[in-house]
Amino acid sequence: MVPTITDLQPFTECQKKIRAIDDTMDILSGKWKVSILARLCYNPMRYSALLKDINGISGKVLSRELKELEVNELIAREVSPFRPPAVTYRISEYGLTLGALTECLPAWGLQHRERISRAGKAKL
Amino acid sequence: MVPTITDLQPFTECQKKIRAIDDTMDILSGKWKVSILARLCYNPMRYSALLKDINGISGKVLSRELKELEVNELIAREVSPFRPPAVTYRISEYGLTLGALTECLPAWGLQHRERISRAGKAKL
DNA sequence: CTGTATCCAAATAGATACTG
DNA sequence: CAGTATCTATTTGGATACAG
Repeated sequence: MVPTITDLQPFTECQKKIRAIDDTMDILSGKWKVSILARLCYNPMRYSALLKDINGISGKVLSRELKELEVNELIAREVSPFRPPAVTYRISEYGLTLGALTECLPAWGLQHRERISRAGKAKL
Repeated sequence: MVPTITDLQPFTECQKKIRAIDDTMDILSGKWKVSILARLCYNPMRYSALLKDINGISGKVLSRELKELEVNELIAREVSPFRPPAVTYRISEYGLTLGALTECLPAWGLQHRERISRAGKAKL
């Protein structure tokens, strides 16, 4: 059911929800963050591997987004002390709490892609 | 458990997931889209109400994001034929299928805000 | 290998004025 | 009221070179 004007719910509840959504989106803001997280959910990756794997990202942007994810403790950065240096990024325990998101985002995307291809209406 | 290098899963599964995530993020890309959708989940709103309610958005950006959401059939636009014109935006049936997302985004944001305030580590 | 610094190009956003 | 057009300011991104 699509809500009507009369379905209006308490303002404060909506406001709290909006703020919480903004909090989440702030942390995930950046074109590639969710994509990086999803990859790291599968397995740890080196900087160079991410750079090669993520189509279209530049080194500058990759290192910035990785740093932001690390500051928020969603991923962990591990440096090997040998030469040449090897840096591995892996999802953190806390990053795994985003699991519900990294499940429902692709779930919706899949059904949307099917819907589009059935309808042939929009470009994807 | 944080995965280790040895937990590597089949490449194709990961790739499919990444693509599906990108599909979803493409449609939700734009600083305010999720916020707009969440509001409309509560009740339909007029253009001017959204403009006043969403802190920091400009008219140009609002109308563009609304148009993109409409093209993807996530919201519906309703024009009253009277003067002065009144345009109401409401969530569509299809937009409601994003419900899982508009639930888990704020859920994570809430617990994150609590975590931050406990730790006092990062700024929110 | 893993970044950072610099420079420049492109995309995005805000303000204002204006139209139907 | 609900936008659009235009201009300008700011942000963002890529490429290259270079450092540790």
